[in-house]
Amino acid sequence: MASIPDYQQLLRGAALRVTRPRVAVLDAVHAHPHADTDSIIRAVRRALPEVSHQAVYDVLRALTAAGLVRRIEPSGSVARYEARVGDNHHHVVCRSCGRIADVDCAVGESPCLTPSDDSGFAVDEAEVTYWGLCPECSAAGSS
Amino acid sequence: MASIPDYQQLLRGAALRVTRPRVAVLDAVHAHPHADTDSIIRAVRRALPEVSHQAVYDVLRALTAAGLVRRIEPSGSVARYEARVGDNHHHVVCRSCGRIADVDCAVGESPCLTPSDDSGFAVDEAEVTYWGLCPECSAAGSS
DNA sequence: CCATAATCTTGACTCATTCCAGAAAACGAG
DNA sequence: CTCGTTTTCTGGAATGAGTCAAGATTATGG
Repeated sequence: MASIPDYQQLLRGAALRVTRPRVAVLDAVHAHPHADTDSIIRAVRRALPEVSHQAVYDVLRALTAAGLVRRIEPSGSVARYEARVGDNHHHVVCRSCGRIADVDCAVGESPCLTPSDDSGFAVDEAEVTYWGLCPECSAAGSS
Repeated sequence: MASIPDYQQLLRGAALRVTRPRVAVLDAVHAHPHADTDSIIRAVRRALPEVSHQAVYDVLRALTAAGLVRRIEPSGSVARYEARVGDNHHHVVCRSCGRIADVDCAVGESPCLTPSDDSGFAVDEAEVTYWGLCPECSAAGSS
């Protein structure tokens, strides 16, 4: 787990002002991978009870734009955030409980896949979402 | 383009009652691939001015459950529907204008990819979304 | 043609996210 | 260290896709 000074470094390195809400959000995202915005708001308020939800939304947008966090949005779910960035890894999502786990990129660096026919698009990223059942739901369902 | 009787066949084949809203929605989805719900509602009302939005939502859910249409939800977009089903093809999405194009499955049959480490999940589908710029936005941006 | 169960209409409601205006805080210059 | 500028945060209202619920309609088997 990174320390406060580390988060300050991260923020400065991205040319972002260092504020308490930003440090707290960074910390929350690092501590709770794949958490949705509401969970992050609650986690942040444990350290900073007065933050507004708007501040958290703003901070998450700024951090995402700066590449310090990554936003993921599996179908049927609200936006979620994770601190693992820069490696273009993918996700497995449980159809039953919504749980998400990381999956390393199957091939290599981003984009790790090239479309067979790109219709003229200039593709720069391939995002893969695997769907299935997590171990728990799998066990519960087959019983 | 399929005809009305064809849609009735499709519906009956899926054990769904044949109703005017259902036929109209099927027709709209076939005519406008990747359309969002609102566009579909407007298209349906050209044929059936009185349909409620709720009916369209219900029908889309029923058709999706029956496998007659496929629902896609690229991040940052509302739900969209397409009539091309059963071949697990993928999509390229334009980062700038949101346009979507189909991409044939790169490898073979579904699931066309196997995660390197599935964390114990029973994976049954791999959904790939390519991100980039469509020809138009690409040209506009580089000028 | 009837009965029954599925489907549709209407209209209220939820909830994630965004918009807005003013207050507060960060940070570079002096 | 202090000030001024600019960004960020607070508080609260608003937006909009999608859902819920109750009663009216309609498709379909007999």
